[in-house]
Amino acid sequence: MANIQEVAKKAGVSVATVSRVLNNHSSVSTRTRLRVESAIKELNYEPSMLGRNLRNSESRLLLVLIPSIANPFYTEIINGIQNTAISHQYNILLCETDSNPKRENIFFNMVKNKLADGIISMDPAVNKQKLTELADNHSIILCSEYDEEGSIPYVSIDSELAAYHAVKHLIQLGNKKIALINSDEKFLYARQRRQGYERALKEYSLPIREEWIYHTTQLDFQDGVHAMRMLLRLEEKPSAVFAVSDTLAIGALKEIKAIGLRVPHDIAVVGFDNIGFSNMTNPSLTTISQPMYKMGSTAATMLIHHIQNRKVESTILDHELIIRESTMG
Amino acid sequence: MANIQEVAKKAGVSVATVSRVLNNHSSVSTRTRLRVESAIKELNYEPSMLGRNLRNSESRLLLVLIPSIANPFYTEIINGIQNTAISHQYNILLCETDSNPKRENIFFNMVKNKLADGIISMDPAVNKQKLTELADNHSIILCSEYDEEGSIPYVSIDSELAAYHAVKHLIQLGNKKIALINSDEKFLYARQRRQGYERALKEYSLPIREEWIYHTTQLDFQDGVHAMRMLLRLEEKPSAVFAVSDTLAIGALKEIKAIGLRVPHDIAVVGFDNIGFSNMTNPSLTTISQPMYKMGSTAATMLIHHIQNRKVESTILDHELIIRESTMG
DNA sequence: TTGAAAGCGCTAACAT
DNA sequence: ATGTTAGCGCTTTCAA
Repeated sequence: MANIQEVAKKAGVSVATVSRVLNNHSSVSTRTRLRVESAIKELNYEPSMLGRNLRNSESRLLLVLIPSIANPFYTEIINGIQNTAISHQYNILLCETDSNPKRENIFFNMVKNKLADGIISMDPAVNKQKLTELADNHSIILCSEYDEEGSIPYVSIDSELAAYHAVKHLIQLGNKKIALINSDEKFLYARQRRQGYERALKEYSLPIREEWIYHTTQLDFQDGVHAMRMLLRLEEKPSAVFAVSDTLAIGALKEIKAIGLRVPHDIAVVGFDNIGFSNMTNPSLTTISQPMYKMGSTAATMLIHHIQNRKVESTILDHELIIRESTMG
Repeated sequence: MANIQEVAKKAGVSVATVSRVLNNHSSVSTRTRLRVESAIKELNYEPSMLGRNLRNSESRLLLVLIPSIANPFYTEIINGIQNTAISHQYNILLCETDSNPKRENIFFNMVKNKLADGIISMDPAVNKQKLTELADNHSIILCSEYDEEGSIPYVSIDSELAAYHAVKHLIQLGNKKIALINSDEKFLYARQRRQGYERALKEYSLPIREEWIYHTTQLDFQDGVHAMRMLLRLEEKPSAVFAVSDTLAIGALKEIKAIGLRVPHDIAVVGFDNIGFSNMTNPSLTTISQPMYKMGSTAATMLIHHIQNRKVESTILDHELIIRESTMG
């Protein structure tokens, strides 16, 4: 790869002039500009981002941290981030952390080292302390999962209210024995969704029974299958299930079928996220729809504003209950 | 962020010595090393990748190009890439191209500019010419989709044979009217899978009917739904369907159910990829399993070898037919 | 064992 | 309108 020196030499100008042409400075004469441009073409020259970044302390690269690309929930969010970033001449790089602190650290370093200009974190298991430290001097936005007391700006939904709506829907259909398939309550969203679940039950004077609350370690289909299997082994079986993720709900659906029960006739199921697949299951899945695209584009806008030292405010977006066959057969 | 100068000053040594400590040179005395190390700790110093890369022409970053993260097919491949990369002290960055040449170009530039050390491309729509040019001076590996005549090393499966196996399975179950839901035949894998489909039909003297071959533009569930709808409107309906992607097959399943037919009783369905979902559908999906993890880890190993100027050879891995309820109810 | 200094590719302040 | 040059943070050669 040719460098700026060679271009300058070939065009018979200084490197400064080449740089000016590269950056569209108005002070270059047309004649010179043309000469430089043709030299660039001839040498097939492309400026080095490395040199440029080192000089400018800017990379126009944004990092997006996700725990795992296996969860389709992130797909549409990333779409929103990507389109917004591109419209502002930024590019995004997806970083799968597997919720592994070591791996996270590498991406944090990329920002510290000016290899990227900012981070949108969607990893609920992210090391909050390290992230907060980093946020002191760098641009960080949390998306979906956030920290209530923390100082880092976020965009999310009202998980408590959404869960309340989901469970209320089940109650209004006549269900009195409603189970919860939750994930680990070390995550804020899990705690909030449980609160919403409990609020709805209390409001209708239904008992909260610990045995009807199952915690999974992950969000894979298999975790849903297993959770449902456990719930169905109880002496007093629930007549409805609210799962905090569509992937879990789909696993639950599978297991209910597997032992010969019918959805929603025997057991009604509500999920959370409205992933694409939730409409492909049989029966199709009632679920809470998060405004994923909007969440992504909002997060990206916030991050870019933050990089530009503009003020950003945390945002809570609206959710929606999507009623399908798994509750209204 | 402190830089190497400040560390040198604080430790009372030269920047060269700090650099030596950073890079574990043996020529530093223990006394000095300790002094430098404590200065590093005190200042919370971390070396700048930018400066280092500029000097070393190495980033230890690998780019993975995928058309869209929405297709779960890539999930397990990426897992394989990631684990292998990490075990060699490389990190990967996922780049979603949306099969958009402009976006691709940005990632190509990252490699040209030494911001990344190599690329694994899984985008079937990638600009082959540009990629081949880039491969002249840089490390590129193709994964899954490849170029038969091209010079770029690849890892893939034998799509023609896999499709042949899938269709043969349907024939052996007694099906005589077998439809194909294919994607755009500008992609090599689509052409190969069609060839396998035709070979199986010919072998059993079954007619190849153009109206039973449907081409989709994308690989979303909805494309499968639509394809199936079209096939079911034919006067002479197929009794079995082979879809070249599980996402398409799952959409087809949905549509077959929607008009009240049963799988596999009325119509049998075979997919391709063995994505996680394929075991969660009702009925579960018979499909061709690609060794996705292995494919990913092989691609990563090949890329790293290429970066190290070792010889790499293209590889074809084995597939497997996974028989489930959608053909053996 | 350590230090001084050049240089990776670029931009911008200053000079002309 | 254009050129000269310092310097971004680091590694490595050469010298001591």
